[in-house]
Amino acid sequence: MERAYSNDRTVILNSFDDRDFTSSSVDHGEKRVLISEMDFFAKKQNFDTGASNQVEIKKENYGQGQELHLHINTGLNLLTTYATPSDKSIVDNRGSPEVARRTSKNEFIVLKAELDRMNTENERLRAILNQINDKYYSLKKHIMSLLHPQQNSNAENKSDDDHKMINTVTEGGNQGFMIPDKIISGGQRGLMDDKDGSSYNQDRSVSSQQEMSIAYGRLQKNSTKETDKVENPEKIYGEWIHSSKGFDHQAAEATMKKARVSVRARSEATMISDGCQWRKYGQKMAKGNPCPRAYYRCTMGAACPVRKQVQRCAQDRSVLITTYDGRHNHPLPAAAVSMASTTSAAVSMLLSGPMPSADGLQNSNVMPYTQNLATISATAPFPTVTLDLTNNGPNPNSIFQGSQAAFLHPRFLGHDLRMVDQSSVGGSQELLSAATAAIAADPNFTAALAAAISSMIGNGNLNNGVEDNNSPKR
DNA sequence: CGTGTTTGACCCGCGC
DNA sequence: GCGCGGGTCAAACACG
Repeated sequence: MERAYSNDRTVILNSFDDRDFTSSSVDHGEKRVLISEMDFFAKKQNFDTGASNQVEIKKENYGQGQELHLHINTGLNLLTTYATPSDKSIVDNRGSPEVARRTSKNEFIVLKAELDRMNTENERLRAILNQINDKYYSLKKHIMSLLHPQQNSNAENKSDDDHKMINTVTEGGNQGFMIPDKIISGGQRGLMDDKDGSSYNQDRSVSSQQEMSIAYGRLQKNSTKETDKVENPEKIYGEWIHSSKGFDHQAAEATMKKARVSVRARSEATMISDGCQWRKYGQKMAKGNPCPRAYYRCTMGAACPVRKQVQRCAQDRSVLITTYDGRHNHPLPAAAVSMASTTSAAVSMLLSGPMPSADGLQNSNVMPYTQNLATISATAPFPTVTLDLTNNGPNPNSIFQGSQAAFLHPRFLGHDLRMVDQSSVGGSQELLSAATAAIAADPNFTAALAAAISSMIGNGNLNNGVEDNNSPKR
């Protein structure tokens, strides 16, 4: 029920009601008009003949150079100020039931136009997703051709499975992070564990080529896991790892195990909540930054080795940098799980998109949506996935930025993303958009995302509850 | 009294 | 070997 006040008269419009006519109440003594429904489209009514009877609804089509113009003759003198009781206006035609009916139809037209607009936007997002998917596919093939030319044919077959990755991205398990197995290595299978106890500290010299191989290893391993259906995926992974040329297996496995996730997000709070419980165990002044660095450890599980560092950016103190390290050895709280589950698509984009460069792994134009969102650095002591969610990324004019307004549509912000997540193909586009929107809109969400990525990168025992052997040295 | 924070001391790796 | 910087420990402290 929508109530519109106009000077000394009250008009009550009953929206979304398609009945022909119900009732009208007119109190002439108080000059109060109560009309349940109005039909602005009654053909017999001939209201004021001014040009203001026409309402133009102009619909932008998100940069595609298309506009939808809807010319709706409301029969209303909408542009005329209703100042005196003697003025002609719609309420003066209170004797007509056609007025109320036209109101409903008018709103129906508007809603239909909105629906059309949403459908168009949906198509646009679908096209973008397909484009991303194709580019991912091409990128993976390119990597395979560079690193594994002798198995191109097999790899190509396997990559077909990965090509379906985005469309099946939401078909993960229902426990822990719902991360696409085909993208994220390890999972509950423990593939990333260095069984011989080797640690990253034994060899930190990981070249970009090795990083590239690592990235390829993730892709290849996951493809292998999915397609071969073997009982011992670790063996498959090992076979592939050891078949690579010039590959530092020890360093690669250790690197994957020790990778970190860093999140840059604007927040005035001392720490962004991510669903986990943290206990502060130290604080230090880091070199080159006047702001102290706080150290936290996860207290949700007994002897959980996960640490995180929180520090404000020296250049922009409104930016909070949170770095996650380690893997949880316990089930994650529902809050973190539910949030992280919605980030599957975004995570897949982040971790499947980067290409190596001279000074690290930087997103290329292959993944335009993540250009200013994620950076993977191999120059740091630990390879670190950095999510820059401050809108100050390296490419402020990226498509992601341009689409951000669209993604921040209320229907996404208020969406139950878990419901979207449970639909596989049909919900992928919306999931993608919704996850992106949530990431862009909510710093807390980003922390959950970071936790998810952190767990995925370093976690070989994500869901099996087995305590890892990567406990602190002391 | 239990839990979390603070803070100086200590450990360790790395570069010179 | 020494100094530096990052990371962690643990006793003291604060708080509900």
